[in-house]
Amino acid sequence: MSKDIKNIFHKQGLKFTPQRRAVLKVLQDTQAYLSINRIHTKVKELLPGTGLATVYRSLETLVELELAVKVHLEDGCHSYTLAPEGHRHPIVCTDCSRVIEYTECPIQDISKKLSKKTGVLIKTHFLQLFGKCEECRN
Amino acid sequence: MSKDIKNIFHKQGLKFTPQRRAVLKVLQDTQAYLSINRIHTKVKELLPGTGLATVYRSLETLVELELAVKVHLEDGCHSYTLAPEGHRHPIVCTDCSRVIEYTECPIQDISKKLSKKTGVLIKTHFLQLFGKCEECRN
DNA sequence: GTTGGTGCAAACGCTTTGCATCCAT
DNA sequence: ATGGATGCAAAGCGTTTGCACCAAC
Repeated sequence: MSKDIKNIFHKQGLKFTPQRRAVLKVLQDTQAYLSINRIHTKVKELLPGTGLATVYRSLETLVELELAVKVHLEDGCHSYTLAPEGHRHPIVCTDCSRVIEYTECPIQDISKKLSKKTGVLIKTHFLQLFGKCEECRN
Repeated sequence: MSKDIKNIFHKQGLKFTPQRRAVLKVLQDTQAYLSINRIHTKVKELLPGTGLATVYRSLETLVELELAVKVHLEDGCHSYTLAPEGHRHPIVCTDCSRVIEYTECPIQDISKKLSKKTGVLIKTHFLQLFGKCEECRN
């Protein structure tokens, strides 16, 4: 499993460094979108001394390798999370930032209809849902 | 019509200045999402000497008055467009940045079902569609 | 006349880059 | 051993802010 990921790096001529490993582990251990600074803080717990620039560069690499995705949250901050498998949409809890991935895509069903109606050939879409998760609802 | 908009400003104790008028006119005259810089360029054509900071401040005001909306395009740039009437979703042409507003919301139909399935009480959502419009398709 | 708005420049915060050093391969 | 990766500090860029002046009301 970790071997597989190692290979993904090596196939691209990239090194599987402790820093990149730490960034990936932080994303894997969290069910939420994390800002760069929160990622940096958590990475430093695993690997003290890691620089902020390295976190930026590691995240960029992870996105290129399609191991992570970058998104814009409502407030405009850039955040990252593990790349979902297949086509999914995130449901973000507005209180705790937890993310629940939603796999049934309602857009695919309607995109042909939409193309006919609007004249635009729909190619991609960006859908995020926001709400309160069970724990935060009380 | 321009009177109505003037009143929206005055009700909030805000002035309807030439600069704000110009920013609004630029948005009204364009069927696309515009970056701050493009807005600034176009505003200066109407009103030379207008500062960039004023464009920022005007756009912020227009968003507060719900006359404009701010969005993130795919590349992460902040862009603005006239506020749509009611609940709509934009379909952005990836070639020419033209925007077609789509009024039927497919999310509302499924949000109750979604809440039951995921345990998250869906409150808002963000949906943007991307594709090629008729003119850019050839 | 009063009060909010503008223009300019400086400040700010997030992100990227240059470079010497380091280390995974 | 060697080329990619890191850490640091400086630079870059979009955005915000402070302040004196100006203009809408």
